[in-house]
Amino acid sequence: MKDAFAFPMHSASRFQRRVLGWYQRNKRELPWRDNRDPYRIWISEIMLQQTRVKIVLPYYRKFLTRFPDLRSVASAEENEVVSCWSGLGYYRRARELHRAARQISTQGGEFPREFSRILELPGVGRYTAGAIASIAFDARHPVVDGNVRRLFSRYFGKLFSETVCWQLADSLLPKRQVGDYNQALMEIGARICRPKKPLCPACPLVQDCQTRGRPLPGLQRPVTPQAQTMVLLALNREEKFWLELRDSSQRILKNLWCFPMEYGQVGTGELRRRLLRRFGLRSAAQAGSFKHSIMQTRFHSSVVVASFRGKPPGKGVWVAMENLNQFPHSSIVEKAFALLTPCE
DNA sequence: GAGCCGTGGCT
DNA sequence: TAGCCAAGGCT
Repeated sequence: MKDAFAFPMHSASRFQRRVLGWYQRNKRELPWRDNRDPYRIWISEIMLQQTRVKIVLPYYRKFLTRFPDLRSVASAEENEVVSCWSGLGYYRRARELHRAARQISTQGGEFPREFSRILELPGVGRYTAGAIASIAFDARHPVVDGNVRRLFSRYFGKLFSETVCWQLADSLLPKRQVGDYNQALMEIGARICRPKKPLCPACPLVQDCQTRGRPLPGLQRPVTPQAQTMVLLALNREEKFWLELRDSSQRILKNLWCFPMEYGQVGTGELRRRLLRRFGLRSAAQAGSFKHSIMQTRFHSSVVVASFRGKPPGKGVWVAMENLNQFPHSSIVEKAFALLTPCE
């Protein structure tokens, strides 16, 4: 069975030539492709985990302006790093990035060059280590991400296990230009061999592709969306609003600042009553509502506002809109704040 | 190994 | 419009 993935040399090199040729003609200009600074490539790879290039770009620029090098991240507080990440999602990435920066700085401050040492960094798995090693240091390591897995599956007309994908990627790896080749494979996957309606006529690999646009059963992952209700309470005191730090026992948005919040599979009225009880309030005004999805849950969120005097129970701070960026928060908070500010 | 963690552009 | 799904890693 193993032999099924040992390619004749000529077809492997043809595959590589086509991939690299396409890349040469079509590669996008991206800020992390300006040079081979491992720090810049590392940041890009962490941000790009489960996140599209288009979304990452503004965050990447902002992050590099605020934290231009490894040392600036290591010397910053975790909160500053996570604040800069607010809105990007998967906030653990930011915390682990900060931990990794400190880890590197205690080990001399030089970004590790060895694959195995890169792999030891928090938040860096096999994919990310391979990406950094190959792109920044031209080390001969493959990458397998969602794009590569989909491209391989279609190209060979078969759904491969994770393990086989890595073997495949390894056996197809060129001797040189490994970083370009890895990026090329992913970019072809993202832009040509995309999940739906692949652009086969534009694909450099279509000639030997086993499916050529024909659907491959089982390629899509099953999802079971679920709807829930959410209510956010905006306590108001002198142009400021009360934000709580969600503790680490929370399921979602842990260690982030948020309006007092209740959610579940119950009605808005019940959630609102719970919130009012918590703060000893008799009533609150409806400020508006919005939709927000976290993972496979669609939240129908409404915001209620009430003025408050004195100190609310629990741990929190009064925050003015213009200081929100000092507190790591989800985009839920942004959406809620937008409802509280009269538009002009 | 499966479940879990955010978000919003795209179709 | 609304669902789909992304340059994964950790537990």
